[in-house]
Amino acid sequence: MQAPAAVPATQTKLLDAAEELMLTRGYGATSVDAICAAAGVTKGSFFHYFAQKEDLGKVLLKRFAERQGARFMAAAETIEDPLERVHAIMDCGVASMQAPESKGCLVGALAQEIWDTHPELRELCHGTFTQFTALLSADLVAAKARHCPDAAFDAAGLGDYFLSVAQGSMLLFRAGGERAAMARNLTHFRDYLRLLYGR
Amino acid sequence: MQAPAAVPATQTKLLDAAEELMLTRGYGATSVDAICAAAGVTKGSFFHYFAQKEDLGKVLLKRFAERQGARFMAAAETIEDPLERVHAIMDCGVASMQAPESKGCLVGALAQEIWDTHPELRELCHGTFTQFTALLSADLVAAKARHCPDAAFDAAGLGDYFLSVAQGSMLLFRAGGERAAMARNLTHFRDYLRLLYGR
DNA sequence: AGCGGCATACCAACTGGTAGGTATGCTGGA
DNA sequence: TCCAGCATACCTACCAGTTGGTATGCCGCT
Repeated sequence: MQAPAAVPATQTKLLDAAEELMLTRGYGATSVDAICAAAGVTKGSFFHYFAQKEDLGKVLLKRFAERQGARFMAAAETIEDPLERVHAIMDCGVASMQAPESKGCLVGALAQEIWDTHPELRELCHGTFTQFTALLSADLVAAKARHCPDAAFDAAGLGDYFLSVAQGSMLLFRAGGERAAMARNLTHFRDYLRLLYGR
Repeated sequence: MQAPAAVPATQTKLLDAAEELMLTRGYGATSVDAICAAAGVTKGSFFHYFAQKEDLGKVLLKRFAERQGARFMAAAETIEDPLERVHAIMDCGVASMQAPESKGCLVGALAQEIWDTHPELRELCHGTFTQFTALLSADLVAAKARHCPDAAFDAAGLGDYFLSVAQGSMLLFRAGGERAAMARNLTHFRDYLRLLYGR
């Protein structure tokens, strides 16, 4: 008994190679030839699985979003309190981005570069962001209703706010190479939550 | 009497065209031909002023950083209180990025794309970021000493934190097209400062 | 069991076009 | 006369994408 519609090994190799390359060099600077060379596969194979380079981008972004989403869900599902769930998701995100073998977030890395030239990829990035912030915001709003219903702050906007901090931190990391900044920024964000929610 | 070493008009046209194009399409996707066409100039002129495309990038990044830096200084110089100065600089930055004709921050837009492929450009981006956060952090530390010397929070890290929020907000804006998110995020940041500094 | 037919998976070589960059020519002012 | 400022024409490398092909596995038919 196999999983239905198993992904062929060659396709996986292409996706893995492309993910690695695009996270460091970006979309445009990652040529199809380079992807094939890194995957140990010829160009014919590439275009057997993907009609255009952009299709590879779409599949890659979807795969990345699904994997990351699954990680978040796994981190949150056992926790009942919404505020604690947010912290767990943040922990999970920070951990997966801070591991030395991790190269950061593909969605953020590509979004800036392709937003004007590849509208369909942009839409995928946007959708991933929206899904993630919606997940966070729902919990943040629920947490407000539970812990401090009378406080006056924009709980729904905190999801976007967190994502901005995270993506901005990774951008600065790429420019400067200092990994610790992300953790410091996250500490500030956590302090803010603590102040808003009264712990 | 002219300003000494006046920048030739053709070079300025090239820089302006390149800035506009690179802010929307990125560095790699902006070809020298496209820059020349937008500037109404031929390729010969381009390589008369810039030995390589990367040189154009360097000059462009420096020009952008100097202009933006001058704006910040102008916004802050009349204000004495360090915390108010920080708010003035934030106002200035947000205003210059949010104007409808503005296309965002060139440094942030390029940093992600070229950090691995063009180390010299990366270094310029990094330097600009460092200068900016140092400017902010100095005031934030001074403000802490003045307004709440006994509070226990990482004032020096707030400069980086703000820059992350700003750059992250612009990244999300590019992915989603929603300009209002930046203002909402900045409001959250200001609320955080208010809570930390007790106004 | 064995065979024809056909889709899948993959490959090497090539094409048209465009990229960054160069060599050289023209032209007007000091 | 000479040189900065700019233009024309061109070179080479590399890009995404195509072509035409082979090897392999599966499925139904006899």
